[in-house]
Amino acid sequence: MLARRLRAAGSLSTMDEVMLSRLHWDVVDIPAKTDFLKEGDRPNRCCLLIDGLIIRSNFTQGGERQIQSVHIPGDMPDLQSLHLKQMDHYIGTVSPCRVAFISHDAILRTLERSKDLTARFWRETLIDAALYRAIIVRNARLGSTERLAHFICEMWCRFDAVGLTDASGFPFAMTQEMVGQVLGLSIVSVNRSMQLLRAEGLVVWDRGRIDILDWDRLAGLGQFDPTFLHLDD
Amino acid sequence: MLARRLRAAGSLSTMDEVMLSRLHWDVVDIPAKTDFLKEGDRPNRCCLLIDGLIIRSNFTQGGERQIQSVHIPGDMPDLQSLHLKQMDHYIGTVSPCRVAFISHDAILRTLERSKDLTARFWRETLIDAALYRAIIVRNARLGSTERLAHFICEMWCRFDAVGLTDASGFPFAMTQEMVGQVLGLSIVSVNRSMQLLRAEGLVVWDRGRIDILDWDRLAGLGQFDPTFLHLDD
DNA sequence: CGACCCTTTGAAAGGAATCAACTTATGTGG
DNA sequence: CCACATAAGTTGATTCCTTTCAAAGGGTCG
Repeated sequence: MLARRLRAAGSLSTMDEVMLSRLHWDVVDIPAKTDFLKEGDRPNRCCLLIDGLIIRSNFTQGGERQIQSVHIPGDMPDLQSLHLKQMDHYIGTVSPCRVAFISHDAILRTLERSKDLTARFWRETLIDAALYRAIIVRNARLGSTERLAHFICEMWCRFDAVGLTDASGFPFAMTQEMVGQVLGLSIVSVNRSMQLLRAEGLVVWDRGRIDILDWDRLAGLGQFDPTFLHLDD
Repeated sequence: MLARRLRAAGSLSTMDEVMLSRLHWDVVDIPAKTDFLKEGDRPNRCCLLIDGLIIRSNFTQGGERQIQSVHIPGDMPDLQSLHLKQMDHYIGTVSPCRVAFISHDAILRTLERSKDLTARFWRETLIDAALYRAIIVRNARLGSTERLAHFICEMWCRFDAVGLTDASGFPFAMTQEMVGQVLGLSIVSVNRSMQLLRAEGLVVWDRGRIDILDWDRLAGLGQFDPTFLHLDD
């Protein structure tokens, strides 16, 4: 899973493949809606999401949650903890998740022996940052329906990049309330925007699954340009 | 300048200091309001800001600018280009800037010889990402005046961390319109929020200089917690 | 002095939030 | 298998904050 993801930036050397395959992973199942990393924590390991959805979020003093990123299988949502010791946010599951943990020490020992692997792990964190930048623009400058369209396009592309889409759709376990916490919108706005997209024949979102009916118009509406995903440079 | 910044995460070894001091920098002056890196560019060098203010921004299809980050002396605003080949945003000056360029090759050759320096450069990009995350929460969940207060607190802390503050304030060359492009607000809202902060006796912003009169109340209003800056882990 | 840029002000319009139901799924136990 | 409880989605009415529009001050610099 990890090797497949890292190969998105070009093939790995045989030695790097071997080193990755020898890493000791601790596979754990985590129930839905569980924050397993909290603000202030100082973890000594990272996780690789194998199955499920994970969100990164923070709270205002009033207790409102803002989701900063949504992670899909193949992502390492807390890779930044390798060099930023203290967590400044929460990491939690949306749906029941299978997660593989690996110690910081093991990663660091492996990276010491391959500058190419170091570059690829570093690059993964840089792509995370590119997604944040796109989110800042989307949430500040697009209207509610455009934001939702953009978000759905992003999710499609990322699911597609790891082979988790079928002909027209992908599984998507978030609620409308959570999507509101991603986009900085109320649940009512998300609902109405979704109805617009549905009425226009662009998207169907039903029972944990999104199907895209008209990619071109959806991407046009959301001003979606996949460059920021850096799926291939 | 760079060494000072990197030392924020602990002292450097003598060998690392020597390697840094031997890097060849190309020092250039860039006039105000100039985007010297554009979306789609594939730069082969990075820059270190020595003096002035630099912004990272993107545009909607309607031509509205959203500023994603503000960079102050000591920052390397385009360090991500080391491993993300294609620019997905613009980098430009606010005020006249002095910038030192260094080739990717030179950085990579240096980092190959020091895993500690690699970690510190990597960490710089991770802190950038932490700032983006804080911006996502701030711009989505805080009201206009709170956003402005939070932004001013962030700027103060970062200027202070590189020794560019005096007793109560720091130089700040942005216009209200630009701050609006940072916070996702209209210039009118920025102006009115600023008047509120001024009337409350929290901040004075006049002629390219910000002075903070009441840090505690300002930070309280902006729900500002400097943890996300990772100034010391 | 005048042009230009930036700040400030007032009034009106608009989009999203909020509030408060109601409806539809999902799930549990009797 | 149905009764009930709970979670998620839907709807309408109202309120509020921010934007937009338009114009007037204020500084700075050639």
